[in-house]
Amino acid sequence: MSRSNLVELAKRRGYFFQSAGAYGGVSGFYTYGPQGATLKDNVEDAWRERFGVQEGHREIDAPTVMPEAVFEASGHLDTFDDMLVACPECGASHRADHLIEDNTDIEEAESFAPEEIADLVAEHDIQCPNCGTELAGEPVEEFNLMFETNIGPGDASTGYLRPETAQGIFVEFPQLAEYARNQLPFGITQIGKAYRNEISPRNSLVRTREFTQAELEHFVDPNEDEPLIERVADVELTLYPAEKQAESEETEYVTRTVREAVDEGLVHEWVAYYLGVGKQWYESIGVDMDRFRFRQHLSGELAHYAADCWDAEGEIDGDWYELAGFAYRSDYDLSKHDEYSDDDFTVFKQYDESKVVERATVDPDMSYLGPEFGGGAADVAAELELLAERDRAAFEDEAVTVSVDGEEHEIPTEKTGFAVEEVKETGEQIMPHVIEPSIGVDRAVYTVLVHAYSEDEVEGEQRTRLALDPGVAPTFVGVFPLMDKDGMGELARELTDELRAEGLAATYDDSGNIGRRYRRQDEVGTPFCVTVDYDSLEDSEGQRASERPSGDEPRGYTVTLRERDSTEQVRVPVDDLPDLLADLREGETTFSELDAPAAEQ
RNA sequence: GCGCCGGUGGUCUAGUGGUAGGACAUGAGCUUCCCAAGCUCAUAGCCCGGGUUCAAUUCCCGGCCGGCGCACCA
Repeated sequence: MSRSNLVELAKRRGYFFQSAGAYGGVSGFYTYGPQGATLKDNVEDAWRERFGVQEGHREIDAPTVMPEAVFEASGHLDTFDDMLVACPECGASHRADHLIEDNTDIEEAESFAPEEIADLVAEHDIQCPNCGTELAGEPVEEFNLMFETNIGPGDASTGYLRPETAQGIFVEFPQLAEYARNQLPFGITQIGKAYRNEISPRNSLVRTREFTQAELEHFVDPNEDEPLIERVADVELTLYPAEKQAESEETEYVTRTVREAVDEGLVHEWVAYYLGVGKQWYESIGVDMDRFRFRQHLSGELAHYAADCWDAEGEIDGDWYELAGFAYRSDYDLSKHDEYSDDDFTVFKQYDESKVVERATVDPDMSYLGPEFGGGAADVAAELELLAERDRAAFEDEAVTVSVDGEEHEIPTEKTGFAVEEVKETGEQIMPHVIEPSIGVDRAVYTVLVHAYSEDEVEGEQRTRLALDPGVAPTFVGVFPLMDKDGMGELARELTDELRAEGLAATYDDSGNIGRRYRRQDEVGTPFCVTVDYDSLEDSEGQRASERPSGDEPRGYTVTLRERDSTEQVRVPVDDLPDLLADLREGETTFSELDAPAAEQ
């Protein structure tokens, strides 16, 4: 298929289009139209159902703006400041700090200011790696991928738009653990916007500057908790392991069930579990499984915190795009926030049986230390405590030596209150590990649209069709009168209201001939259409609008039900319609299973 | 951010130094009309700014936006 055809259809039919077109548009920002917004909602609801409800995880909704300190802890402030220098000759952009590191013995060049980097470029006669032009004198520009803002008036308090929803979960961990009654494992999900000031947004919905993430942070005890593999054990995964990517030009996949992938040690068990869940979910919303795979990150590609990471990828026009990342983040984020903040990011885990352990303790005689060391007494006491834990033997002599700020002090052992005691330990503080399935909602929506799009031929006529899954299609049923006359329009409008009252997304259309209306709905992806025709009219003959049954009373007439993908029709009693359609939407029945006789034209 | 190409109704597109034509779509009406039929009428457009010129949608410069390639993608 051609991507531009889909983009054109998306704009015309209200799926998505570039924002602020009246002012020339902004790169990397899109507005979902009425169809698209509903499709996106449906995809998100399906995600909630699968990753939240079915897994027993709970959802939160954190702010999109967070104070600077959060991103200092998470590491985003450092890693988001890229220093770029452009070659005046060939136009290539390079990471200036990397050039310094590659051409000098300076390490961690990232920690220098841009001006210093520019000076270093000049000092070391660094040239463009692409064409060899001297880069001395070229400006070094800092490019931060986070959107910065001020919190409150003035610029005293810097905030950033979150570059991932995950930090909103990590930073609230102490409160969330409390909610979970401090019991591991537990999972927290969040669906929300994230922002990255991308250098070059591309490919419509694929790389934007504002996008929606659906993330799950599953907190587990790394030593004890295991996934319930049997729930997804038989799900077949198309895997593209790192070694296969490295070893040959040919793309070679490994097909394994979740169970096999774990048993063979191919995929970390927790990651494998969510690959299984992820595959089921992508399939359920209509992603083509022949154009879907899981690719393992190469070792150089792995984020510093990740022990293992697999991306879900979808194929569009021959290219593979990242749809989701399934990462084992270990305790990286929690330990960072534990370190940077005042709160405790651990969970107390009680032992099955409490242990009695020997512990060396001190109880320093402060009436001695105080006069002896003045203001430094507290530091000396703290140092004694550390020493006792580290080295009991140090307390065997008459005096103990500790060093505070490089200065050595000698304290009589009898003044330290050193003792070895038996202490009962009932449990320990555990820093949970995190498994993170992180789904790009917009990319999922886009992939669903691309994979659903087709141009077929029906009876010699070209037909554009969006074969959206009934479970996510934004408009579920179109209701038409064969013609808007002789009362058919009235019946159809009443029927539309009734279907809506049943919670079905129904649209009414009487414009143009019937064939045109079918094609219109094919193009927007409406899976079913209902037509009120002369037979319907005949069935309800003699009943004036005021005399016709209303509410729960049977109406008694029949209509045709037409399926988008096959263009087949069946005749069904109108009173059965709401239940029938609901079953079709939930996938509890299929159109071909309907045994009503086919309507003849 | 760099390079190449491009920007005309909602969509696709023709064309021009003297402000524009088509197709599809849309709306109203006619046609007893089950898979984009026909007829009539209607709505609607030259990305923005500057320059050259009597006159710019058209030529020049810059910007914005898009496509592709490079770089970037914690």
